[in-house]
Amino acid sequence: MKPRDENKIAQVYKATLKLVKARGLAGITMQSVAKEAEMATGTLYIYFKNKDAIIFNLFHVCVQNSAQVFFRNYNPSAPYKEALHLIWYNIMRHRMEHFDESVFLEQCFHSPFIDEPTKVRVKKMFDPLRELIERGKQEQELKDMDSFWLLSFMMGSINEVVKRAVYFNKKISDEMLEMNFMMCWDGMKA
Amino acid sequence: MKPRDENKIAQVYKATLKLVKARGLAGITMQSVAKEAEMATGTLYIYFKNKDAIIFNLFHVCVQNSAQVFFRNYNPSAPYKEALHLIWYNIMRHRMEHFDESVFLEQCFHSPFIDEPTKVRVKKMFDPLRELIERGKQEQELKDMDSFWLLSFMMGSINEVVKRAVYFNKKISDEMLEMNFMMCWDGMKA
DNA sequence: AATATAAGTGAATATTTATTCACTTAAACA
DNA sequence: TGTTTAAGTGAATAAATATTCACTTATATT
Repeated sequence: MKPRDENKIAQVYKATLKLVKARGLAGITMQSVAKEAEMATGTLYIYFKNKDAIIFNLFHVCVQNSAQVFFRNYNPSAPYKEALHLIWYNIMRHRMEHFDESVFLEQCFHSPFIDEPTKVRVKKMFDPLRELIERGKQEQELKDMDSFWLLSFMMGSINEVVKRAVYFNKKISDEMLEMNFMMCWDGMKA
Repeated sequence: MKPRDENKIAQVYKATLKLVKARGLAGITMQSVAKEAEMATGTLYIYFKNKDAIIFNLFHVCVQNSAQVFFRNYNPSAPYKEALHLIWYNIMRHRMEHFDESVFLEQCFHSPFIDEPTKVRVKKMFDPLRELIERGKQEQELKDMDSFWLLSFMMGSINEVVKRAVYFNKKISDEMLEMNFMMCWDGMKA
């Protein structure tokens, strides 16, 4: 018997991300995914139950990926600013290098494909960052306000900077990356 | 002859915004828009050429609205921090009060409905804010870095804060609003 | 009040898109 | 090398959705 070409799943994901980035969730069809992934439409149904399954599975892969990357090399006993800088940097780099995944996730959150309980479960995966912010408040490194706003502020500045950098094809130098962290830090610090 | 019920256009827009906020651009159908707007599907075609036209026209209405609100009461000769605060506040409030419009615009930017030249033209409408940031750098009120990043930072922090506030149904008090501006300002100031 | 004209309707039709399936191809194993 | 089995194909079919149109309704004009 012929074995499964497990690489096909990756091809489908890659194609889907590319298409969603270019035309949004509203713009993808099974035909276009199959074509982009260089296989027949029927083949999609060997590896995935249906269209929803492609999106649902890819969604979880992307969530998993980012949650993993965010906390890479994270040392909780490092000095506060350093610890926050590492996570900030991890998030920033991940968003830059996998911009298509960010776009896809954002679109999923406003789509009929991902249900409410799933969204809530996903938010929980990023709790460690929430805890780090709590610690910052306790150590009086950060402004004394609900962590909720501090976290939103931090994520917002990262997301938008990446989004605009990609759309306008702006190169961001290491120096400029540091300046961006400084804006974020100055905004959050006590 | 029977005159046009010009209110119908507003009903259609309202219905579309509501549906896109709830289920994303990928989730709307002419049937669902008609039902939500309480009219027959055929009626949609009296007021709009087709589905694309609904989205395209609504897109321009939303862009127009926000560009107008952003600079309401703006006095260019006011002290710098005050001027920036006003615009920051206008944007924040507009996003809060018309969150559905923000979601719709964001989705349009990643969809096959809005073409590239249109996107570029829209960005231009927000040039006055870009100019205010330039002024801030000249007056050495703001950090000395490409305005591009300062603007992205400012918009990002607003967008994400609003997004999360709405999703998590967080009430934001006037005091907390000021704290949020302070984060933004501390991040941007020299 | 009668007429004309365009709005409004929603079932019928056209179009697009998802999914299936009869068939072909390729690898594993005897 | 032949047989078996599942992958792979893409045209055919089903399902969902956009659009039209023959008809009804409302109102402005005479």
